[in-house]
Amino acid sequence: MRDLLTQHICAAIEAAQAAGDLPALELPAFTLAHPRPEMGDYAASIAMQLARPAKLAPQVIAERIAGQLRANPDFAKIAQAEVAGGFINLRLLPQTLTNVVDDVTRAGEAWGNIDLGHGQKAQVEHGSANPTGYATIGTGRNVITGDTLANALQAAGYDVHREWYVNDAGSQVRVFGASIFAHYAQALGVDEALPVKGYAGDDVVSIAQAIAQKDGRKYLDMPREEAQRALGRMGIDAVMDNIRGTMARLNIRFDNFFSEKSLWTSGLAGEMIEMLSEKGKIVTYEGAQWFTEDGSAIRKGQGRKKTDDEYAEEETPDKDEKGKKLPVQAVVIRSANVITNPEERGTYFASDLPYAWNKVYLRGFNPAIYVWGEDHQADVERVLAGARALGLPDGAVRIVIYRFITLLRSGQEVRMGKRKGNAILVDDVLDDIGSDAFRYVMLSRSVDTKFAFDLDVLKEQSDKNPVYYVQYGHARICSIFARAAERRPQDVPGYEQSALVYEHPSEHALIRKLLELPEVVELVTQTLQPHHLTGYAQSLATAFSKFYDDCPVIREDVPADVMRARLKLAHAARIALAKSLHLMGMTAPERM
RNA sequence: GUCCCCAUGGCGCAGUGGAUAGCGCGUUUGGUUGCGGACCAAAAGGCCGGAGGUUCGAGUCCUCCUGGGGACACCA
Repeated sequence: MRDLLTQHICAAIEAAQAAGDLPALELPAFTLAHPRPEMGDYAASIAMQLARPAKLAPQVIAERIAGQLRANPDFAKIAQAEVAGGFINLRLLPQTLTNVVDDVTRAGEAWGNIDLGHGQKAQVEHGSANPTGYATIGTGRNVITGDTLANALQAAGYDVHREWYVNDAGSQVRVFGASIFAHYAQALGVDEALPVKGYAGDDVVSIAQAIAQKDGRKYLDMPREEAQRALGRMGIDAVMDNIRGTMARLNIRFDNFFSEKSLWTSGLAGEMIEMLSEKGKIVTYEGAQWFTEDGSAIRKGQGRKKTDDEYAEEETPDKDEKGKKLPVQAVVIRSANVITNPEERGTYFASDLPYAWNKVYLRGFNPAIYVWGEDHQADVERVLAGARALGLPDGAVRIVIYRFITLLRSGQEVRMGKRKGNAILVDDVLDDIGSDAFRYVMLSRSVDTKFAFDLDVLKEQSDKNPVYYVQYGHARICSIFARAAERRPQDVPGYEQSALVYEHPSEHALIRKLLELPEVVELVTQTLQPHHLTGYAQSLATAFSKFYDDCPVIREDVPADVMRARLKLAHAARIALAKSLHLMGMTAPERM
């Protein structure tokens, strides 16, 4: 509807130009806003934008555009145009609103879908936590954000692929294997120290114990390295199995689990480095191989751990004398004197390059969306630089950074850590408040907002979670239909065909909310901010509740034709509520 | 030192450069002879951290400042 009205306005401007009422000007891009209800349903501020270039008063321009709109029979059939100040306010006619209800009921679950993607392949890669422990609420925020974005993209007409990147390469995996080995040995009564920076969480311990129980002392008799490697692999499998189960509880499925290791075993990582090398973007420095965005020599002082004080003392290493940002440089292959094992010398960035290539070039995903925690914010620049260096199209790689969740312990915020074993697991939260409430909590804040997680408070407040308000609206509508069939079965048939024009303000308000669903899908797809959905669902539920209060549907004194019209509207509201909930990955219950 | 994010009613947060800044929770007061009260209505509560700037128009964009969080490894 919004797009249709925008087109009408564009046509009106062209008509005014053709008539000589407006000078021929390039039109700036503009969208219609939702003004306060008493002003109208949509508002265009285009006249004010045109005032200066057209050298005319906004009011005059607005009047001329509005005049053309009114003269267009296609427009006059659906809406009225009024000029207020420099604004052109559009108000849909009751008949237009009434027709929307038909559109919604005809579309069913497809209501809200738009064709922004034209079937283009898109990918959302999310989750992707190190497979060294069960899913924590940090992972929870990641997957709920990613899954909801994927749902929105799908509704926006993209062919969406959901992927989890398994970090099964690198030294962390070895530390994890050694940790499992230690816990395993301890479970069998053998004194074995946990490695430095080893994993001490309950999840890791229980995996090791399960192996001990099943396989006995088998791995104690093997060479230690081999045992640790084997246990590491088994540990990763066990963790991923558990995570898959957790994802299922969250109503999240993945199309693929992509192995980081495969980028190396397939040789793609090597090819990428070779390709960049030919372009002069890989250089050797102090025994390591570096990516350098513009082929410039590696700046000294990089690649060394620093304290905040050392950074403070440093002479602005990221900028040159003129304050211009220096090109990206990052290690791809570590030197032998840092990491002895050749298999572990590739950095994360060395995997990021072939992975981006694989996603965009080999598999054709555009956009390929990455959902990352803020600990990766510094990697954004280098991955984008890498994608450019590889010649991938602009905008194909899009990275969403979400802020961390902190834990509240006796009023103090604490950073979670898998290694520290102080993380709250998604499974535990689901046991307490369930998937729908958890998803709603996670989705209700913008990805740019960090929040402190207090499980006790959450449990206490879970019955006030807004998701129930939305679901309650849905359940009430289902109840109306059940009662209608019982009480006035003779009046139910034919509600789909009702042609009564809606008159009540609460009916109109509800229909306007139905019209917003496709707009919200577009907004989420463009901003990659899924929290807009929660706000919409809430306001939709409010509009329904008001309608419910103001407009009895099946009460005895309601005439049959009014009842049928309101049943149809209630049905349309149910469709939109269910669609909103489904986009957010939640259930739409018929009873609560 | 450099970069990123945040600062909006008591609390938690929305707010595609547009008109009188909203929502939830909390507080106060009302409402239904009941289609599910997990509801609805009304009230109180705001110098949108500060100072400049761009613009016809700034909570929103730019610069600087203050306060808070995070990042800046051959770590993962």
